[in-house]
Amino acid sequence: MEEPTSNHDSVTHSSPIMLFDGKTLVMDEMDFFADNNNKKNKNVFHDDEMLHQMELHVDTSLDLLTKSSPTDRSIMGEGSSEAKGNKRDDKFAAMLAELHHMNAENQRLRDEVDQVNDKYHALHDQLVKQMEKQRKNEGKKVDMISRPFLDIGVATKEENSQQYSKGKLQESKSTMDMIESKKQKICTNREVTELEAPEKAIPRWLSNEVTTRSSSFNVDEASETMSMIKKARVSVRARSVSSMISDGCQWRKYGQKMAKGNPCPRAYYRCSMGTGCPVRKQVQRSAEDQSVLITTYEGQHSHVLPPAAKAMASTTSAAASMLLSGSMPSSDGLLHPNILESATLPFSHNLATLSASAPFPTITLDLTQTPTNNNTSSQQHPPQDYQLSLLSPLFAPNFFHQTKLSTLHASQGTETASFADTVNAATAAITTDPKFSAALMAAITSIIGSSHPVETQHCNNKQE
DNA sequence: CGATTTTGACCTGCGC
DNA sequence: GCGCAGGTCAAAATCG
Repeated sequence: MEEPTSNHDSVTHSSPIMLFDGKTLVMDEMDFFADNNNKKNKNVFHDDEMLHQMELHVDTSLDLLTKSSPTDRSIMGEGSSEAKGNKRDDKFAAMLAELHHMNAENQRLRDEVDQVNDKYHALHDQLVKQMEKQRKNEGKKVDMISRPFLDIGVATKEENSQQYSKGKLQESKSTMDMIESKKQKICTNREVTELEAPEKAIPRWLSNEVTTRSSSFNVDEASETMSMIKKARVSVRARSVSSMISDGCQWRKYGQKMAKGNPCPRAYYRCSMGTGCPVRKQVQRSAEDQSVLITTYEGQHSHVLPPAAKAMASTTSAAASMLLSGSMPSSDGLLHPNILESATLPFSHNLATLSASAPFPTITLDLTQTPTNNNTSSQQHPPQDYQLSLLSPLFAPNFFHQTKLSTLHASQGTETASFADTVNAATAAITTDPKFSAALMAAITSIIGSSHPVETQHCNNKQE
């Protein structure tokens, strides 16, 4: 998100001819310091204050569309009436004021985005740490089964209070409290649901052996989870004419394949920024719309990332972590009907989808649609993929497992549809968190901005 | 000349 | 077991 530098500069330098108190002023060095100009303007530009004063009186409007009118010629020529000059001055002063206001607003928004990003990263770090901590501490407890699938807030409420009282994450606390309250709601009804279908807790991609394990969580499972995090994928759909979106990382192509059902080849890249970095990505154009570039990231970087890459990396990493955080063997992975209370909440569709048919959990961030267009998502994705409109990736593995189970247990046939509804409802509960959405959107925006054809020259990607 | 891309061969998992 | 498709490897080609 590179900001344009000084608007004054860009405006001023792009206007070779300007009006100064109604007089023509050619903006080059000769005119700038010429004696007659000084006489006309009765100003001596010796310091910044004077320069600023001059700026306030220079009409930088190009007025490109009405240049040839006789009236304007007269203005550009011998000078205009005092009324017209004052009018222009007022107009320009108003525009300048608006410009300053917009700059201030822009700066404020940038600060807010930075703050949200910082909080998001801090929250994510805490989440990972707390997950590890709690799993080690409670590894032997059978009651780990009582952990709800919505395990974003792994820390207890007391822990949250302690952490957030430090003042760094006060805004996040409300979010966590919201999640916590949802957790408790789910917990109260969880037992019944689990009795109905205990095996639903285990997503397919956590391997079938997991289903035979006890609900307790041990170190082996933690390591397995970490390996799954590495395998979790985050896919980004974005419109781009370039062959790759710019994510700030350096990639080395190691393969290309023609995928079935898609005339466009799929390219395979490895991160070449760090030696032995396990991160890989696949780039392929959509078969339905070849202007859409689908980039799938896998793994976590093992090296320091440049600032330009942090947004993407943190987003994909967080998505992958969250993907797994809701699918631990110890978590029941169940979606209780209570969460349907949130089913009508907005902003639950289109921003992200999740392909449950993939061998590994894959969350898709769809940047090709507007957030309000709720119906196109399902149209764009093959229905057989069971792609759900999700921002949170937590639920799809469970959904897939459910769909699989539904084929195994015919008596549960009606559950699939209701489960899909439940998934969407749960998604709505998560996606209405404006802070996570803001952080996600900040990262996504940076990606979109950098993927613009004009800016691809700044891209570090060395593909093609 | 080192880094990167290309591309055919090979490996692996999955469904039949 | 066989075939298919996805993913990876590695030697050759290309690039800067």
